[in-house]
Amino acid sequence: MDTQIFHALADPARLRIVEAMRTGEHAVNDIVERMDIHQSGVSRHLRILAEAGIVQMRPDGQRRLYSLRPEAFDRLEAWVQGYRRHWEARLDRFGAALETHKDKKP
Amino acid sequence: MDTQIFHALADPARLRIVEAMRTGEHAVNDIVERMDIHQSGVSRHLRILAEAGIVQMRPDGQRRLYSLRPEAFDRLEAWVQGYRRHWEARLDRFGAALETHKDKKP
DNA sequence: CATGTATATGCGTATAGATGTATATATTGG
DNA sequence: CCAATATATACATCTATACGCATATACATG
Repeated sequence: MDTQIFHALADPARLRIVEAMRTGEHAVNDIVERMDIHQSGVSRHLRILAEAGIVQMRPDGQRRLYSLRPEAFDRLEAWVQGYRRHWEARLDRFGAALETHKDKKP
Repeated sequence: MDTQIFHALADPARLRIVEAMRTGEHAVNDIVERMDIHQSGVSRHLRILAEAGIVQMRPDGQRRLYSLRPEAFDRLEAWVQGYRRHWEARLDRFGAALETHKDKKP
């Protein structure tokens, strides 16, 4: 796993952009209006998100429509699930190992 | 969703530490031996990972045993799945909307 | 072609973050 | 209590990066 996707999502402004794009395609100016940073900053953030594979761009006249790339989220989900599967396997083999992951019961 | 967990995983050294801890608890020096950074750096990285809720610490004599916290991965997985569910809902409603997420077929 | 609109980028600056060194704080054993 | 071991932290430094401003580029329209 590369850190690039985490780095891209680690900036508050970029995460806000990603959350805003849940609803579909957005032009750059649409995003600028929802944020409190300059248009140049939004463009730079979008470039970083694109380089990380999180967004894609489609030209539409003089505008550029950005949208999320599900593949990026698939990769992230697969990575996270690798850890879950690991723990589940351990729990299957050692019931008592629950103590490893839960707070002690009073 | 807060950026803290992404920020914690965005550093290559910290991600290596997390990956190394897949196999269970590790003392600080165990991790230092596997990395090419100084012990002070490892301690700092572990603090950041702990503050992000990714690792927990358990004293064992003069050593501190660190391990991963599955809850952090659960939260991350839930966040990612929020996006997947969103797209799946859209795909259910609009079959043609496949174009939104896949490269155009030749 | 000229003008307006939308987006990207070079530049300077300010701030955050990663690192090593040295030192402080536990904890153990004698 | 003293020495050794394990870990954390203060400090200085170096690098990365986020930001706004100004400007460049691309497209549309008259």
